[in-house]
Amino acid sequence: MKKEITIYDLAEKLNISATTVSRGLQNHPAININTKKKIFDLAKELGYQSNKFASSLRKQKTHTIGVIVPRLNSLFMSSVLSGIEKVVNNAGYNLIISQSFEQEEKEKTNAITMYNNRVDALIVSLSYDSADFTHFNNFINKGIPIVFFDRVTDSLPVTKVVIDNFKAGYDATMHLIEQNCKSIMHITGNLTRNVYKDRYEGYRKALADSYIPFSDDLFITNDLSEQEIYNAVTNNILKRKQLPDGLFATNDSAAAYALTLFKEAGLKVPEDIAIVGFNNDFISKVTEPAITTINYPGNEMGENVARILINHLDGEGDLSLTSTVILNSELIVRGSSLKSKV
Amino acid sequence: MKKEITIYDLAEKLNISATTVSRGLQNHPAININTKKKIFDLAKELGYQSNKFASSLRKQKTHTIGVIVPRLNSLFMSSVLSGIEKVVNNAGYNLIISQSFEQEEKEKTNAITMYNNRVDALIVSLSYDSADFTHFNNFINKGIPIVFFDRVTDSLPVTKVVIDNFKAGYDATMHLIEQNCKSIMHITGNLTRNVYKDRYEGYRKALADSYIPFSDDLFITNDLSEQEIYNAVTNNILKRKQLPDGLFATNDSAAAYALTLFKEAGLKVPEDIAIVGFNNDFISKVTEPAITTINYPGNEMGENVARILINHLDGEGDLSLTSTVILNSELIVRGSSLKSKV
DNA sequence: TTGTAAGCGTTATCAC
DNA sequence: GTGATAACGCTTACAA
Repeated sequence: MKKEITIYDLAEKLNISATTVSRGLQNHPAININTKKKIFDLAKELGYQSNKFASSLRKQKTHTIGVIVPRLNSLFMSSVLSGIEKVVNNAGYNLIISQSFEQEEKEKTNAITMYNNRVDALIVSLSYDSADFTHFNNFINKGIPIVFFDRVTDSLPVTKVVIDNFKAGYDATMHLIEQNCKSIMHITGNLTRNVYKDRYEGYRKALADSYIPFSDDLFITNDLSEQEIYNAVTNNILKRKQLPDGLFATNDSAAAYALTLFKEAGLKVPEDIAIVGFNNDFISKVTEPAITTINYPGNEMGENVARILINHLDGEGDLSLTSTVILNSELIVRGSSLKSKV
Repeated sequence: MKKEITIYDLAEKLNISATTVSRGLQNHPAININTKKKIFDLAKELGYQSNKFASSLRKQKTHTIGVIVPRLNSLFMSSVLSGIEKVVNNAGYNLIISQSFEQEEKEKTNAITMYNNRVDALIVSLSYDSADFTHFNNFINKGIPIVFFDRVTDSLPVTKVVIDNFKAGYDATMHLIEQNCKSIMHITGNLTRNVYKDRYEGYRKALADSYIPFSDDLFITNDLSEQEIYNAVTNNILKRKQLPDGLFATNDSAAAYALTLFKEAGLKVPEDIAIVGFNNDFISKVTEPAITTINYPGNEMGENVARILINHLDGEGDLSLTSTVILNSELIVRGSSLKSKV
């Protein structure tokens, strides 16, 4: 293992001081242009690499951004991450990523790790069951910016990037109503999470506006795993005497899986039951029929989150002024819900 | 912004030296148990956080592992990452993740960034077009372990974790032949990548073993994007006088999309054309018919990669002894290929 | 069992 | 325009 090259090595060879080398490397305006050139040339020649630890230690800044998400293995989340990574990387920051596996406990330890790693900023999408948010207080007290996206909370004074889930839920439900559905189910996640709660409320409002009474029987909430969707469809919905004629599922995987199970049971989609999903994952395009869904641009959301943060860290833009950013989302109508040709 | 607590603060309050505090915090065996307790108690009380930069600077070790993958936004990759994150995190390491966006150039800059970040180890799945691997020499020369997974190369002396793509390709093709397919297409990616090359060779071997001549017309290679698959199916395959009666696609998304396009064109699957995909993504379960595929456990692969690395870093296990790890994969037969009920 | 002192590589401050 | 020096917070010989 060969020894690392430091600014002292460069300084010695050039017969100047380490200070000057440091300044030169950072393009300090007061340094003579020729000196700079000499420094850069030698640095390149010797393969000099700046030591980030020394620099971070000295500057008390890490150029690292922490990300805590519920899970890495969903298409939506990957797209968001992809967007974040792109922007953040271009701005010269690094990303430390961890998953809470949908558990508050893991989220807490992850937050501590991030704090110990002295991240310059934190990006969070909350776990399924997080109800207590004290693990973020460290950051807030120390002035480390946090941005929440998708799964957010109002109980913390931080920037949020979301879509209008209420409107999306309303639109999805209204669309089913317009397709003449009278008995519309809604399958969704934990109602303490804003995304699910808002969609649910949109669903209820659309029913109310259409004078369709809400029924507890038509509303299912679970953890949205493959297993739970299977249970809900096979052991619950399909066992009923009176089947629903519409389903609004809170994500496309659930919608696609339900669609598959319905068809296996001999039901026709959309004739017997019309389906609307959420997210516009690729999966919604390859079922038969293709699934009507809400376009939810994960990549764009990730890029927005990252951009807001970078602007703040680099001193442009004020995070506190833009405390909630709402991105566009819209209904995409496909075969799974189109009973009537309008 | 309140000042950080350091070991000196603890030392002062306890009237001992910083050295003792440092040792105590690390459970050094020579430190008196009561002293230790006092140290830990005070550390907790004051909310002391070890400064990783100072520690890294001093120890020349970062407890950080770098990951470079082609893209983050695929289900397979997310599963791998999820597996890596889980193991690595449990072992107290951090993850820095970056994507090459399938470009050698970006992969090179990512590698440099990782190197500058002084990662303790590197995990890589190669980009679509990487042909030159000199950007990994820094790591190799310095003895920083690298593990490749999925998209690997033989030209570097590093550990590799893969599945037997040749066998998988052979099995997939053989299955189609057994279903009486006579004209079997193969759609895959860049043949310089081991995964695609090996599957391709498995495909050819299965044909050869069955005395079916290979035909260039039945072989398509492209970048596997949605657009390219659309082109291949719509502007090429469907325009032929003589349609193929079998398709082996190198991933499930491509298979699912092709299946959808075939059906739109009025073809029947599997009667007119039988399809086999690859990966066993969730998407393969919700098409109609469901897609026969090769089970490729991303999560397991990620966990294996991470475990090998951690063992090595922690001094157990010798990386050089286990230079290629081959994980199991097997054919999962579903409706998309089942012409005959055997 | 504990302490002293040096050093990891950088950058901020002050001086010239 | 450039340099000397101290400091960031930790670990580790070496000493006691």
